[in-house]
Amino acid sequence: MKSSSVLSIGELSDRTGLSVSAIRFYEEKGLVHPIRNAGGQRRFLRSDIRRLSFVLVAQEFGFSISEIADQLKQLPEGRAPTKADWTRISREFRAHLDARIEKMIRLRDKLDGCIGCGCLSMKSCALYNAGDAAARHGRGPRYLMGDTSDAV
Amino acid sequence: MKSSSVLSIGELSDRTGLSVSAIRFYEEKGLVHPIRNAGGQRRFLRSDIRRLSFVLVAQEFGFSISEIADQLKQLPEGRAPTKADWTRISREFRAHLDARIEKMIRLRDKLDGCIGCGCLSMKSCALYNAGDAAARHGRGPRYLMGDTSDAV
DNA sequence: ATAATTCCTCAAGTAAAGTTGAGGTCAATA
DNA sequence: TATTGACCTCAACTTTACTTGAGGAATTAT
Repeated sequence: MKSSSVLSIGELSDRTGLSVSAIRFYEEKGLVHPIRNAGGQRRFLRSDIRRLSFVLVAQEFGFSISEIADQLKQLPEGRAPTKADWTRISREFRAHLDARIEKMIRLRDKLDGCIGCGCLSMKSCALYNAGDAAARHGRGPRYLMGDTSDAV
Repeated sequence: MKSSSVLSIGELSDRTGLSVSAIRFYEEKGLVHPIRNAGGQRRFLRSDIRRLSFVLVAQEFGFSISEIADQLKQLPEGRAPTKADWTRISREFRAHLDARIEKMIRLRDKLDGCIGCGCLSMKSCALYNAGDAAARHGRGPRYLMGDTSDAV
């Protein structure tokens, strides 16, 4: 527990709130690159606290680990990211988030129409095509509207 | 391919766009309850088309299979759901969706503040607490703000 | 009647994001 | 110095939502 310029994995765990196993997993996925001391134990830079915090925030924004790894590859390794770095990345976050919000709002609008009609009939209900067809490539109803014989 | 009042699994697959294996999987999860013919093959009611379509829509709204199974348990088995059924369920959908949208909009607001400041410093950045702390119980930064020695 | 489909079950595989455990080593402390 | 606590690797397990494959039976089409 001596507080030197580098951190053990346990110290990093305490500082980030991540479990030790999660940090090892993130190393495996290329999110952090600790060095090893003489005894083979991981030693992290203090800047890795910020790096892992970035991971947590990015996950909150809906990015996968591999997407986050790609974003981190564009960030400096041992020093703080520049304002330009952050501007670029935050724009990506914003676009990602906007798209998700818009999709959900479209869905909500269709649902509102459908609460009113209460049909659920498959004949014309907007909900049965509500999703972004392109967003779920390969799955979902192909021609649900073909169900012409159903009462209600 | 004779068009009788019941459907084979392949016919149901054609009508819903779901794969045959997915329909079997959904049966296993309790979403549909086909009967068997003399030869042991599954026979579905025509109303199961609507039932499975409901599953697809509910997934679009972010419900898990087991949550959908719970909702379907409250629906009539061989006949069409009533308007009251649909009203109750669509309110649940709406609440679920509203919560997700609100969470993302809060996140977006914080991001906007953060694009302006460009700090990423951990000292005061709103993003590092942006998520619904209660929504990710058991994970996430516990006291990231303790990182007091970092430049930038 | 026979071939071609479709269907059956059951086991295993896939991806994501980690966790858990076994067996053993390193480091800080009394 | 001895011991406790932190760390190491590697393999296997967890969950969700399915898919894939093997080996075989039922149905449909010719």
